Amino acid sequence: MNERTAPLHERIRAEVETRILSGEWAPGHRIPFEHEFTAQYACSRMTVSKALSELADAGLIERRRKAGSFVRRPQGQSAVIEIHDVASEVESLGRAYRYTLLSRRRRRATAQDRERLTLAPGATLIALRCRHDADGRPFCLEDRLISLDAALDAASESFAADPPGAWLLARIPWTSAEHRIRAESAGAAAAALGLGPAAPCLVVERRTFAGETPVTQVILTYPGAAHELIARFSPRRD
Amino acid sequence: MNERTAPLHERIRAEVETRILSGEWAPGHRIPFEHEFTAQYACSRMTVSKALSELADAGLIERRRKAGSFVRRPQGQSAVIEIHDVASEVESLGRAYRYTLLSRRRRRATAQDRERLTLAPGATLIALRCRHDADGRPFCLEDRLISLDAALDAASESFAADPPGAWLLARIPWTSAEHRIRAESAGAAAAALGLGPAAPCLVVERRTFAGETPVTQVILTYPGAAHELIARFSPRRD
DNA sequence: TCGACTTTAATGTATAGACATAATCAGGTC
DNA sequence: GACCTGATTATGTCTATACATTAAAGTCGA
Repeated sequence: MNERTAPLHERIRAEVETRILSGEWAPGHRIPFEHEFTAQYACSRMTVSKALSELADAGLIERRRKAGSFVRRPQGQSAVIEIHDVASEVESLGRAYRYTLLSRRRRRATAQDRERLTLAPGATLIALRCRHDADGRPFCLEDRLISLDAALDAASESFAADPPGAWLLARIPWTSAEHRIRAESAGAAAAALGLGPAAPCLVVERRTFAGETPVTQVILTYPGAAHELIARFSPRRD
Repeated sequence: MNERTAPLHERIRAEVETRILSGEWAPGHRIPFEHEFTAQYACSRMTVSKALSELADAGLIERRRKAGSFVRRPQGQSAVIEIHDVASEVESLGRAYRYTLLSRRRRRATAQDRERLTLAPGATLIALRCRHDADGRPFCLEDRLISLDAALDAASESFAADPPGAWLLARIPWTSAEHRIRAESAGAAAAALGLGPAAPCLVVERRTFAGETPVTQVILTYPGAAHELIARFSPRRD
């Protein structure tokens, strides 16, 4: 922004970046050597090195000893998609949030449950079904399994007033999760969402693990017209 | 890996990271000051500073002048979703890929185009419509705009044989993109995809930028039954 | 011509010191 | 209490220098 007060390494980085993004320095092009920049900007090599290292971290250039630094050709894409819990999602849209527990059952895992959560036979779990409303209209239907092996406290929690997502997130440490995102007809969820059975829905399925141990699996069904997942991303360095 | 040959700043970074990820230094915890690390590792402040700056860039810690450096709390969940180009997506499913160009037009940006790609009035662009088939059946419908300001070479490219996604990716450097993922009825895309007009579709809309300059916008429509986006992720702070 | 060796040039890591910047803290004043 | 003020101090930036590492380029001999 302010070219006068910005740190020098930042200015160098920005100017090189501009040349690359404008196409002036095309992929494969060898950009000037560090010592050429030190002459141009009348600064030390450390400062230039910092600027170029930042560009290398960002994946815009590749640095090769003895050979120089080269503009990288854009590589594969990968996106960072932010998935907040439903309550804050609704509130950040400036709409009134309401939570309703539709059913809560404790049971031994059925074969179908075990497939959904990769559980051992005989494990016990809590199965929840609840609805999230925005401004009094259905926003999302949640269908969740919680493994009692991983989250024992869930057995004594009614989940009548507060949604299970935030409760789990705050209590159970987890290390990895897997998402599947797809489009489906409302089908069986139609009634609960106030839709026709053919209405398109965005379905987000998430399995969460603590190490190797499955913790919870949730299927979130959003009316297609009402919801969009937004992801921002930049090229990834390898 | 090799603790004996790894650079010192790298070792410091790794050891601090381990303490944070193991929970030994919980979110909010103030990690030692730089001068304490310099004493512990018997190295200069620049080296410690480099290690901690890397952690700050990665979002694991937050550095505050005068106050010190603090472990950040995980902000929200964010998933890394890998979005390959359609051809390799189909091939990695072990299915035969085929590409068909349905239409190609060069025109001045209409009001609607400008909204899709945040273009200046009067800009020229290429509008493409094409279909990707897997095993002879429609897999995805692609509707793309390419700004000629950002990708001049696109004017002389027919895109008759090869899909524009990979072509652009290999040629035009980009710094950020924005995705919107939603469910829609097939509607106008029904005929091209061989579906009924009410069939649910997964729609991925992507806008790609080089700095502030819009490069391309693409709307990919997948038959809901045929496609799923998969994302794996770990807790991230940011 | 081909391989093995040496030179050389560019980046990578690190140091010790300097000054800038900004946020906190302790006083003092109204 | 609320509001300035200045001292303190950790981080931010930068310099000048040194040596390590590595891979391209040159050299030489079989």
